[in-house]
Amino acid sequence: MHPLNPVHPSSQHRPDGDPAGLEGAENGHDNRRDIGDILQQIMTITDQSLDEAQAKKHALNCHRMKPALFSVLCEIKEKTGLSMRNAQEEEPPDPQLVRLDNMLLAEGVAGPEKGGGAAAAACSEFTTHVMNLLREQSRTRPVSPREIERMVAIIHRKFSSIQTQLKQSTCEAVMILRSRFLDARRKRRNFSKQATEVLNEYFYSHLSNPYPSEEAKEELAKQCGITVSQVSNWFGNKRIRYKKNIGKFQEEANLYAMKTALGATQSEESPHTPNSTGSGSFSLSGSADCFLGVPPMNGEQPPYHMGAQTNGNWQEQNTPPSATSPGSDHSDNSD
DNA sequence: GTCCATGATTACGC
DNA sequence: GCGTAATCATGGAC
Repeated sequence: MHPLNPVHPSSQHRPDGDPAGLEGAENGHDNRRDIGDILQQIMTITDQSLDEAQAKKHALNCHRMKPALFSVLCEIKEKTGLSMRNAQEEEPPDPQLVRLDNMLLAEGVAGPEKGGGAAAAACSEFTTHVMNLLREQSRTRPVSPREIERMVAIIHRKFSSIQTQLKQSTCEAVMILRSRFLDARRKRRNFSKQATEVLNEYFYSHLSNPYPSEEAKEELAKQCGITVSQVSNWFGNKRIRYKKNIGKFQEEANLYAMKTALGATQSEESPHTPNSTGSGSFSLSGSADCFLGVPPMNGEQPPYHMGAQTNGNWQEQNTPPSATSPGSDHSDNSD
């Protein structure tokens, strides 16, 4: 079968190669029949092979009725489906998008210099590509300039939607990270029993001057498996809490006095025997106050008050003691 | 769920 | 920068 001579019976009467048989048609009846033929050919074009379809397309493009039919189809398109989308155009800025923008801007993860320009460029590039495609297609199918405009609007809306989704995801990720950061900052884990013992041992054996030097802090941190800052925090808390409620800590002080005394006795008998605290050799207490114990609130003598020193002025003064505090010959600096 | 102990943070003074 | 004092926030015992 000739590619331009489809199954339509009317074409069988025109073996001259005129695809729709419109050449020479002079009356309205013939015109209507010609248009009918053209439409019939368009309808059946998908049934043809690729070669047949290409040939028919070319023939239709060259048809003298094509411009008229083309403009009519454009008009019909304008008036029907696409016109329904008019209401969706010119949308106001989405308030949620504005909020997301503001948040990302505040977090320093958005802004024109951080990808906003690239996104706009990508959108523009894609739009240009689609417009070129449509212009290309407009030679073979009715594509009006207005339709191109609408397509551009659709692309912009889609890009905007994707941008919103990405911004939302980024905001969520930022919130999660922020929350994790704050959690980590606030997370509190009790020190190990052994670490607390080491710290307490130092504290009570230096009760007249419980201000470890930097070296002592580093040594304590190493022994306890914590940071120097944590050692400083611990001593800060301990001093203030001890001072606030000496009576409450008396028992604890006596306990550590006993331990220290026991450790000292054992080391005298066997210098290589670890002390009873289980904290291993604790060289830092070598110059300790040995042992102060705690002045009982009722005036009684503590059971293990081994030193002649007082409990140190640090408990009475609000200012940190200097290296010349009472019993400074036992100060931490000697460590 | 409540209470207490405790590590961390913050504001302030020196 | 260090220490104090107050406070926050959490862990753990009950």
